[in-house]
Amino acid sequence: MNETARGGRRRVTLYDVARLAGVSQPTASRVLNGSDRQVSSANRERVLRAARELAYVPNASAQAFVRGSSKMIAFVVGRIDGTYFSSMAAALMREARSAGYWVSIAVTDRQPERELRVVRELRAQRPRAIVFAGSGFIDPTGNEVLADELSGYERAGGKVLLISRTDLPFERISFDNRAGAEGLGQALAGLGYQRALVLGSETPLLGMLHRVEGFSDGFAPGTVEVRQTALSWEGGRDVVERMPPEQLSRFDLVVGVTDEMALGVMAALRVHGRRVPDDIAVAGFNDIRTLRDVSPPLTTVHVPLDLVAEAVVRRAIAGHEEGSGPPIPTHPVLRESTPPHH
Amino acid sequence: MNETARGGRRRVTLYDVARLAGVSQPTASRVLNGSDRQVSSANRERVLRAARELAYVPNASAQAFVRGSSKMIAFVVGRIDGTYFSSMAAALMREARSAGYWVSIAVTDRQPERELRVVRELRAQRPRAIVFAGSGFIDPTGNEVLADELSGYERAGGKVLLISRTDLPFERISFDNRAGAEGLGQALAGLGYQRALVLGSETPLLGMLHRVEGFSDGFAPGTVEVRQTALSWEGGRDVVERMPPEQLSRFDLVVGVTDEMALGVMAALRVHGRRVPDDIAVAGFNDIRTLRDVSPPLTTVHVPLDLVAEAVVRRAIAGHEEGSGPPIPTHPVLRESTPPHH
DNA sequence: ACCGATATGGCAAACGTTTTCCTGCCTTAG
DNA sequence: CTAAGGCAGGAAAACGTTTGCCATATCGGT
Repeated sequence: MNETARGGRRRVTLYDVARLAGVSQPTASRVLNGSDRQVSSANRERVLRAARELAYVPNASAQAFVRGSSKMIAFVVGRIDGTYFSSMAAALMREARSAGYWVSIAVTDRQPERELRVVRELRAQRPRAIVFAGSGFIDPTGNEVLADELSGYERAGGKVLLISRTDLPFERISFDNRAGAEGLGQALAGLGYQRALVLGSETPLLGMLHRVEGFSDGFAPGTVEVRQTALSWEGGRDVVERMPPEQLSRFDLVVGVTDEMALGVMAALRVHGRRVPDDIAVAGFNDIRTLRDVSPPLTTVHVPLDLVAEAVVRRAIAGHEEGSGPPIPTHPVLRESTPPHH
Repeated sequence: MNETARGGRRRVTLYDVARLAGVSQPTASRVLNGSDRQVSSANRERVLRAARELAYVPNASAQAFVRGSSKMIAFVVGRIDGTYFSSMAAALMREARSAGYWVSIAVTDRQPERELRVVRELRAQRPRAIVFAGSGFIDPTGNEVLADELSGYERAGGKVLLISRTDLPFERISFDNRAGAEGLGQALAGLGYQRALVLGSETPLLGMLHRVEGFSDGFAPGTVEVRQTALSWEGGRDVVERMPPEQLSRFDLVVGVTDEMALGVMAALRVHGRRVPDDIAVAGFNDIRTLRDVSPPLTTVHVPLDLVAEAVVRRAIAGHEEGSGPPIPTHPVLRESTPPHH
């Protein structure tokens, strides 16, 4: 703060444009932003010419200020450097842009207090919507404060959206985790696999639970063994590393509830001298883009991020009530990490 | 536009806080933001209490409006879903946050006209700085218009920064590409490699050129063969796929000027039935995080993104002139894709 | 006591845009 | 020819905050 100094000549304002065009400020405003009021083509032309001549740049701060809401959609995320969330962010930005909005990304590092602070700061910006993505926390006390803050935001006219997060009482956009996982289970059973090890999430997240259940149902009820572990590359690796070899040999297939876990599994198997898929097959969930750099290509369940982004933007812009709508469909993608078996 | 409607009660403003605290608006303002003016501790206390009681959220739009500049740093990037840029963005956001700023990411899809539009829209937001990352374009006409737009922005008090981009006449933050590549070349020569194929960038980017030159110098002047190709996974793959097997056999090492190219090379080699590193070694440049999922782990040159981010934020905030400063050092990281040879 | 300096508080203006309402004009139907 | 209605333009208020400036109170030194 202090001296705002930071030199520079006076900026070109709407008033300058209007004066040069020989019209009033409101008229210039109506031409240069998408107002619903009409302006005669003669005046319109003059305003546009004047704006071009003066290289007028509208002051978005002033616009947001007077309109009481910005063209911004806030995207709150645990991390941005993972492929999954950055792909989601990319899709969201694309979609938002085509609707005249823009996306601001906020990173919480998965720390509850950071999450709260981030929301407080975001509220100050009056975004059109605040969108949360990714697994939430378990500590209920922190969530209550957060929920209060978000309720305040909604009362002030904002919209809160949750993507695959279920620990807050707001409108959700969900994937059909169960159906996708079930399809994967059926497909792999059809390929001849019989003894599957499924790696679930040790933090109790509904979506991950559905993936485990769906897979079990599709594969063959009762024939899968489930281990809970961390929802990360390391989580997948650890399960394999800590498992006695003879126990591991009982399985012909390991399924991670996320691709990252499956990649960790593959890395650990490699260390243990097991070949994928000859000795044991591996599958994941999400279909993140990085997969193309792993060998063999990983079987997984595709989540159509474009559809997710589209739903987010539509609901963010829509009038208040829309309900939580149908889940986004997902579908299995079979690749070389799970060839036909037996 | 149109009706702003979107229900909601009247918002709590600074005026409400001041009234409840029994002080004037300026006093409340001086307490609640970091002004340099002093406020008596009694009044300070009352204002803070009132703000808490009313759950006051400052209106960032209004602040940005009246201050004439926001706390935002704009980060303009070709794509965000690649690991390299998303890691850079993550580091930048971390650093900016600790300085009280926040980062807005804009994606251009590497299309010149999009780049121009993005800059126009960004100018409207009056960010403190606009930071470009990544390879620029070659078409000089598009660049002239862009440079004009950016000059206008700087004249209005903003700051333009370029990260590893050299096609615009603004302050740069550069890596010491040459030294890092030279170190890699020396190290690999020391491991016993003798015939290297280097994949450079077919688009003429200074940084990439330095990497090629640096590697050549370090490895052994005159003994490397260079191919130009696209700066992407596909670019790396294509070179290997299109090369006759007997020609490929002449090399004991392939070096990509980015990690993504190296990964493409590895994928193609695998398809051709060549084992890495037994038949041929591979190395890259950048040390992106995805590398841990590839096998064997890739030798590369580490670029300290934290230092980059720190430099960006420092210069973004700093008063006007700072000059382009010394390049950020990089250093080779030897991994299993390049074991000792012979 | 007096003067200057320093600390603190408040008034009022300013920032650039949108929006409400009013006015005058033009069209059209009767 | 007139009344009603629509259309385009403009004056002025409003948005919430910061800041320049002035007023007052306090303090320290002579």
